[in-house]
Amino acid sequence: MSTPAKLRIVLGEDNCVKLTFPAGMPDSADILKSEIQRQCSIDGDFRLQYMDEDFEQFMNLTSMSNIRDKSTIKMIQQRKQPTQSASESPSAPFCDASDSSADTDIHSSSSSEPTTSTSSLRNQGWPLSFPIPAFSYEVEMQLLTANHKFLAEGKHLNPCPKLKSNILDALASEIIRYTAYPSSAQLDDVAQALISKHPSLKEHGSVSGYYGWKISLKYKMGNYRTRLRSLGCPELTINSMKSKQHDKSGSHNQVKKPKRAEVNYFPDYSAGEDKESLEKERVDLLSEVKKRHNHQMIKQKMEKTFALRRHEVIQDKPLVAEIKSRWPALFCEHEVSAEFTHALRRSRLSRSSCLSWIAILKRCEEYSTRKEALLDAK
DNA sequence: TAGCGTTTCCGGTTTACACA
DNA sequence: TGTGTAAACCGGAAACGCTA
Repeated sequence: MSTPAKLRIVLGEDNCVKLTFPAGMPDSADILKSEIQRQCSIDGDFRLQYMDEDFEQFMNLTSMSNIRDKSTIKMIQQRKQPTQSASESPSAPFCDASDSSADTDIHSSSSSEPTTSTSSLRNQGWPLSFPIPAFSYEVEMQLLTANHKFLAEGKHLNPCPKLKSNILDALASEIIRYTAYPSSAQLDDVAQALISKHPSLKEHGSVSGYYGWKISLKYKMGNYRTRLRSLGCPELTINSMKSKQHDKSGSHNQVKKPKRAEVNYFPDYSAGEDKESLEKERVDLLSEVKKRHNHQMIKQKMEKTFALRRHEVIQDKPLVAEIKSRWPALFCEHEVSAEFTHALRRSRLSRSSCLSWIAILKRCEEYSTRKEALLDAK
């Protein structure tokens, strides 16, 4: 009788399960796949990757000899293919079914078509496995040759500046779909995915094999942000020094990326949302706010529409009265507390300090209301 | 909670290269 | 040879993380 086997299945970020196979490890990758599909109730097509012990990276699973009991398997859901298949695309002549650009991790947002809104071009969560895009025909051709050479002779490719520039450009365009400010770990992901897909690009003399790519990507994203800023990308323009010159308060170095609860915080719309859908939520909120004991629903909708409010406040600079009429829920006690707590936490104050400040604000509001009433009476 | 070292971001500058 | 473009680099300030 076979020994029972266990596998750790990574379904997405912060989402993994343990699967047990009482009759032992499945005989083939296909059987394993259908078993995962059955036990995890997965819809749609997906492929599997295993953690390779030599490279300490996830590799495509083609044979059961790659895994053993207690191995970690990652599930990559296949994205719907566009109308024009990768193989038909003139710019991607060497794409095959395993092309990661056609994949998305299960936790990534849906494959909704991009709209003309700038925010909706960048509405996806960071993928667990970064999809390296298909490069131009000539770049793919050079990489294909170099990869063959690398596999046959172990010879690394030393990309010429033009080739490197093309690669960085394509990667920057892909990164910007997820974030304009990739973290160090995210740049690691991209560089790692790059040398994983194109092993000939692995660097000599660096421990990870991609450190130089990571640094180049960092520079590239900085320059790319400058370029997008000059093209009028709202988030980047808001954060730039030029838009802050009006206050004439300081040197040109007094710039930073604003965080939540700070004046110029300018978040993107969340995945799958755009201005129209959030405006609809706002209208719903107007009726929800009239209902009694409805804090939970209001809180949920206010959180959902946060980005829309920030866009309105920063871009349109409305009067307080306008904000009050469009967002009455913002002025109810629970929401004031929530927003104010965010603001005070940015100042690194303790919870008790936050609560004290909220109490003071409430007193101020009461005083203000009484004063208005007195003035009305007069 | 303060202090200190590190990281990140910005605009500007330098450098290298392609092209007319 | 001049010009344009992109990569790489710089200095300064804010943010962040760690530690005592």
